[in-house]
Amino acid sequence: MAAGTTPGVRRRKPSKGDLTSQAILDTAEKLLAERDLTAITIDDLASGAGIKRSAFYFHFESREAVLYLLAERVLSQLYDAATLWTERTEGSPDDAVRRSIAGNVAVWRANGPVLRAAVRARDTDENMRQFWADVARRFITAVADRIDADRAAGLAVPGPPSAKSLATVLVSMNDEVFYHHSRTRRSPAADREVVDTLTTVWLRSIYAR
Amino acid sequence: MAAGTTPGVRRRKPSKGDLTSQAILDTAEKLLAERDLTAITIDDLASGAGIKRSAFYFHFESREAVLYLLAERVLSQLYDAATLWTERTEGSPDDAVRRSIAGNVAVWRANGPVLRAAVRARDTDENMRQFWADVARRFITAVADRIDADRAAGLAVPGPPSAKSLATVLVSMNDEVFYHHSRTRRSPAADREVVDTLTTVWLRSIYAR
DNA sequence: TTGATTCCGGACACAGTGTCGACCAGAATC
DNA sequence: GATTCTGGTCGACACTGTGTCCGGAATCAA
Repeated sequence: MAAGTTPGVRRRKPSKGDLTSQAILDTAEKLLAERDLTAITIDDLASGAGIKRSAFYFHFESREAVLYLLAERVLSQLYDAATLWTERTEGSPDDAVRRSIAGNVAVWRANGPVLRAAVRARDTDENMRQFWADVARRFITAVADRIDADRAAGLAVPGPPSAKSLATVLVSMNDEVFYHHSRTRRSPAADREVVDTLTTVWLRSIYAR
Repeated sequence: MAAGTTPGVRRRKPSKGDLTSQAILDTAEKLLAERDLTAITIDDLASGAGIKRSAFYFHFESREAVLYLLAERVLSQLYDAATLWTERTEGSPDDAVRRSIAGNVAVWRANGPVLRAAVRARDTDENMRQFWADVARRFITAVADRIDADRAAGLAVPGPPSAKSLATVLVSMNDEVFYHHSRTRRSPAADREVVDTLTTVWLRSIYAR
């Protein structure tokens, strides 16, 4: 997206510092496509942005901070995709679930390296841990609410298992499958099969379809 | 298990080196219970075993090599648990699936730190990657075979999705759930709920139960 | 133009890794 | 009992990467 195109918003032209910060972000995204975050040194990031290593610390306090910014942007897209189902107001669940899952697969395809790095950083970085815990919580409660609503409406089979518990394992399944699938060679056929399979499991588990 | 108790097997008494190797293994297992593998230095392992850092390299070539040995032992237990279902010969699937899942939860409970570290090391260590790819492949084909057999017998609902694809997502779900669940505070009630929920999803997905 | 920020680089101290050769104790051999 | 041999250990070294501190250059606002 080009800068300054949003109508009615006057923004100062990016300062030199903004430019290098962005250059660092770009370098990080590029390098993440080829290797793990832990295998990327501060110097890789700095020299990729045309500055010395010590100057990096003026812009970010760690590699993880860079990743954090990168990940935040992608995450809103994930929410949007999920919302297709959790906030559905009409129509059968089937298509909504499928579209929501397909949307997630698309986002993972487009941003695999960043998302995978962010997931892995969970294990070493406390902020990232919190970040994902939050994400998971939001997803799970949204799904659980949806299940409860559909159970109340007689659409979904009643518990046990509790909506929360069911939501937890289904969301976990998706996360893991998306993660691994995003590492495989691009293939529309494979994408379709993954979406089909996950959709089937969701529908059978929630609606006994 | 105490050494030298197996009847009829004469084994040389452990040499000094065997003892230190074992001490390193023990130290690693102990430390993994409190922090990540990457946060454990070679010196931590060495001094925990009562030797200097440089002597560590006589026994192992890396931290990962230590973990590798630790993980291999635990893995056979995982296989045993899974076998309860995949090689079932009689009776209804329900109990077999449940027992198999419960067995896995138990193994993860008992060896969480080692298993989690081994999973995480997948991202940085090529051997570990291969190791888990192998494990996953074996699990998935075993499950897929079972599904195919039950479909042929008219017990399971026919595809699509293909048995392999279905097996992949279900095994992924279990892995992810086991991983996270093993980090939570021990609780028989929570264990039961996880087992129940996973069992439900498996049975509904495969048998439309 | 000047003064204040903003941004950058050189230098330092430090932590961890991996390797090398010297060495030492105890078992095996003469 | 003296010897060799081998398994195991250690100290020292070179190297990579991190984080900080401070002086100074570039940039921007007035």
